[in-house]
Amino acid sequence: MNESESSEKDLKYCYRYPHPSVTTDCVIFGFDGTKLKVLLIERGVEPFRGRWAFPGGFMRMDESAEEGARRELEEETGLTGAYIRQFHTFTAPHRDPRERVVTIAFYALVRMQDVKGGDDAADAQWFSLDEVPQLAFDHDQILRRAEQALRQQIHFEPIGFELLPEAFTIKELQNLYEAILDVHFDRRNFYNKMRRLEMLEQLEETANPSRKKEAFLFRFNKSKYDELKQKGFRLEF
Amino acid sequence: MNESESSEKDLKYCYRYPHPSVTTDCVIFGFDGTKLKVLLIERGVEPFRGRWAFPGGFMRMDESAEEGARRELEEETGLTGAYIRQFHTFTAPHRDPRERVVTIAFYALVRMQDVKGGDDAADAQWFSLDEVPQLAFDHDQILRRAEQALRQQIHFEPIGFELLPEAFTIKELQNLYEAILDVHFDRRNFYNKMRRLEMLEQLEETANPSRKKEAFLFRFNKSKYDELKQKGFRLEF
DNA sequence: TCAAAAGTGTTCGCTATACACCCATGG
DNA sequence: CCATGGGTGTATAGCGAACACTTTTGA
Repeated sequence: MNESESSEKDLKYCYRYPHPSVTTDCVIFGFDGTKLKVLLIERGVEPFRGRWAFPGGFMRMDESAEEGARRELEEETGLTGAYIRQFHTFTAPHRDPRERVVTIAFYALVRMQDVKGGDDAADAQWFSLDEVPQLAFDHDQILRRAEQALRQQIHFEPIGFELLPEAFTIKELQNLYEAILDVHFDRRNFYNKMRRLEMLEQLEETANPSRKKEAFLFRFNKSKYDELKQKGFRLEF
Repeated sequence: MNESESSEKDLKYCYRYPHPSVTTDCVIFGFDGTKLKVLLIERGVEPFRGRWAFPGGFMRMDESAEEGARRELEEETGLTGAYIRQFHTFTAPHRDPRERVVTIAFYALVRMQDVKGGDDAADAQWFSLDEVPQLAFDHDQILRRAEQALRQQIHFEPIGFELLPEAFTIKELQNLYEAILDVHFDRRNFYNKMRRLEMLEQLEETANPSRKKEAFLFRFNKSKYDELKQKGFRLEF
């Protein structure tokens, strides 16, 4: 992530007081229809060589942190315009052994199907949330914070739909909410609730996710959601 | 806030790449029994000389952002151990006209009564939220974000109690929640809800906030709240 | 024909909401 | 004695949680 600053020439940016490095890291969440996943990068250099970490890099002087995070996201996934959200800035003095680094952390919600490379990329790989290995730096902490922020935000925004494909079954939607909130819903109550909220549009087609009976496909109705929100309405689960 | 870096000597901290300055700002919320307030500082130097701004300053290399924010908070209010929470980091490239500055912003919840100086301090003053003047830098944005973060967080934590004195009337508690959430509750329903939640302890004394009938004083029962939270419980308003 | 998955409905209890009523105090 | 503010109760509607029934399909 960081350049070594040990070579004493070329140190042309000088200040009266010490300045930390500022980086952006991006926790990229995906959903495979059953489990919540994160995209990790295997580090090729020291420190923490061989360990997995979130994609990230230096914030440039002519871009905001969000622009930097979007740049990182595009480099890893090829995606532009994904849902992205700043959730915490990590500042512990020795979180990077080389120098003082402040990391502005974002989480992104993407459709796994849209990510180029994905599983077969050399150094990038999706991990289920319960199978994430020990990470580099303080990225374990970053992940825990990201999960927490996601859990909280889902009470105020229908962010779950960012993770699903255009068309999805109610079952998948329920799996997603259960994965994010780490709870279990009664299947029938979840159906009823969704129908009452009227945020879903039923499509003509049906899906055959496993076998047995075919399930209807739905689409998220954003205009209906916006309309509901206008009238003072909060998403509850 | 920032030192001018124009004098070319004493620039002894050098890097291969440009580094932004990192500061912490602290939005200090207080409550006077009726209205929500913020503590502002009048700037004595350019830029934005004479404008009001949030207290803040450089993050030191040996402290975390939170430690820096606590240091600023203590300098302005004399308080240690207050409730403090990081809510957003502001990174727009030209938000400070002098140089690139990244500001990690916190909000603090304090009891106005405990703040030394307070209104009579030369350059610090409490402002009601609806009477805040145009602020320096992008601090208007920072304030809006702080309010939003406070409104969201109150759904998950009983942070309102941090703003009240040890003993308070239900009326004051209701005023506070109404001020934060910008809604109106029915007085009687609010009473009933509070009684059902059993998070309040009624004290012997009564208060005489204005005139007419005396009101009971209450105290927040944290252990009862923790007990409720253990059993999976969320604060709803 | 049986088991698994999907779609629909029903019941019960709790809580949010909208109110009514009484008590205490000061002008 | 009445206006104001404080404390308590009550009826109703709506939602969440639990659960029953039916249909479709693959083995």
